[in-house]
Amino acid sequence: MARVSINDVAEYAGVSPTTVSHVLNETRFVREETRRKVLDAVEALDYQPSAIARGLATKSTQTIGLVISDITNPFWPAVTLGIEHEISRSGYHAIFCNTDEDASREEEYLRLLAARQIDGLLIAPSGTRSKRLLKMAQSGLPMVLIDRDSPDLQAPMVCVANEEGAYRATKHLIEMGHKRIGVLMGTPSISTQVLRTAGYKRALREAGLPLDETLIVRADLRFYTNLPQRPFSRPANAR
Amino acid sequence: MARVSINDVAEYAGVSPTTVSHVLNETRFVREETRRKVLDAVEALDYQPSAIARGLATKSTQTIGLVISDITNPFWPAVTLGIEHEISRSGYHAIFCNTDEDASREEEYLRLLAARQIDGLLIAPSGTRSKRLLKMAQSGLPMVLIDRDSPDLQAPMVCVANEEGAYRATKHLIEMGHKRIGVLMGTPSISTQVLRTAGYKRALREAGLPLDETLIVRADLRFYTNLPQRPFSRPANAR
DNA sequence: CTGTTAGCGCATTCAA
DNA sequence: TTGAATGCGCTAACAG
Repeated sequence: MARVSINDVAEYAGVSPTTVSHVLNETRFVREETRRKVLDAVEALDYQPSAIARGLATKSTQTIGLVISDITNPFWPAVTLGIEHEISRSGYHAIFCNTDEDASREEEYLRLLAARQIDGLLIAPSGTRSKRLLKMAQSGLPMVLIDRDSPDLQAPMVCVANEEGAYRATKHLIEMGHKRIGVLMGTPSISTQVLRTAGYKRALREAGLPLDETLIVRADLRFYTNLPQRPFSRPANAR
Repeated sequence: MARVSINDVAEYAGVSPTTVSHVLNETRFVREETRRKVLDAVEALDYQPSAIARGLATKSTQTIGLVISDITNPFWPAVTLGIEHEISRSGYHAIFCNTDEDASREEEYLRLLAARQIDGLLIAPSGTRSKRLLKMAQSGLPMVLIDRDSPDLQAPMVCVANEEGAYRATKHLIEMGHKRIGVLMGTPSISTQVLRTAGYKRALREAGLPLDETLIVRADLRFYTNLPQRPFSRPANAR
C-alpha cells in the first residue's frame, strides 16, 4: 500500500533518483538507454510523482486559487468554465472557493490558499476590504480580479462595462419616453453595483431628469430556478 | 520574502520546533507560559504553517477532488454549493475538475488528483470506464459517486430516482390519454439516461402501449441561457 | 553523462 | 514538560 517513490523507481532501474527526476522532467540530457530503463521502471511500478513533495522542493504548486461569490449565479459557471479550461490547458489546477458573499468565509479561504502556497489567485473580492488579501497582493502573489474592482488592491481586473452598460440601458429607457426609472441594486458594497448605479445617474443627469433616491432599491438579485435553492441561509447577494 | 517557517517561530519564541508544532496542533500538553510565547511569536511573525510540508509529513492533505461534467448545467452549481459548504465546514477544500464530459480530460484530472494525494474523491463518472478510476477505488481511496452510477466501481452513490422519475412522468402522460410519447436522451453511455429510458419503457409496457424506438431521440440536453455559451466545442452532453 | 549531498517545512519517535 | 534527530518524496547544486 505504501506509495512508490522516486527511490523505488531509481532502484528498480539501477540508477540514481536524480536521474529519474531528470528524465521525468526533461531537465538535463540522459543517455537514451538509461532513459528507457527509467521509463520502463516507471511503467512497471506505476509510478506517480508526488506533487506535494515536488511542491515542497520547488516552491511552486501549479495551483491557483479561484475565489468567487456564488456559483449558483449563472454568471459564474460560465466564467468558471472558461477559467478552468485555460488553467488545465497550462497544467495548472484550481482550488475552488465559494465565499457566498461572506467576508469571513473569504478570509478563511484566503488563509487556506496561502497555506497551500498557491501560485496565483483569481478573485471576485467581497466588498469588505480584507487585510489579508491586501497583504497577499503586496507579497507579489500574481492576482487578477474578476468582475469586481477593489480600490486599494491595484491588481489587473477583468469585468464587464458596468457603468457604461447601466448608462446605455437607462438612456434607452429615457429615449423611449420614460421618466420614472428605478434601479434594483444588490449588495451595495460591491463595485459592480456602485458603477451600475453611477451609470444610471449619469444618464438621468444628462437627460435633465431628477434623481429620486427612493427609486433605487436594495434587492436580492440572485437567479432563481426551480432547482433546490441554497439550503443555507445567507445574506442576499448579487454579482 | 522568504516564507517564515516553524523554525523561525521556534527561534523567536526560544523553544524547539517540536514545541511549536505541538501547541499549534494541540497534540501534547505544553506549559501555559511556553504556549503563550509560541502564540505570540506566531502572531508577531504572521506565521502560516505550510500545508504542503504538513502534507508531506503526514500523508494527509485535507483535500478532496470534485470531478463533475459540466458546471454550466444548473444542476451542478446547486450540488457544488452544497458540497463546498460541507467540505469547508470540515476544514477540507476541493480541487475543482470540470471534465466537460470528455473521457480524456477525466483521465487527466484523475492523474492530477492522484499526484496531489487527495484524501477523497467525489465524482460524476463519464460513461467510459476508466482503468485509473477503478484502480483508485481499489486502492482504498474514499470515493462517492454523484448523480451517476458506474457498474464496476461499487462505491457508494447518491443520485436522483431516475428510473422511477421517468416512469412516473411517462405514466402521467399516459393517464392523460397520450399515446405517442417520446424521449429526449442525452449521452447514452451515462447511467442517468439509461435509467430514465428504462423507466419510460416500463411505463409503456405496463400500459400495454407499443414501444416505438424512433421516438427515443438523441439530443443535446444542455441548458441554454443567453450567457456567453461555452467558447469551446465539445460533444453534446447532459446529466 | 550520472551520482552524492543537502535541504524544502513539517510531524514524530525516542530520550531526557 | 520539552528537545534532538529522523524522514516524508522530491529537486538542485556540486562534483566527478
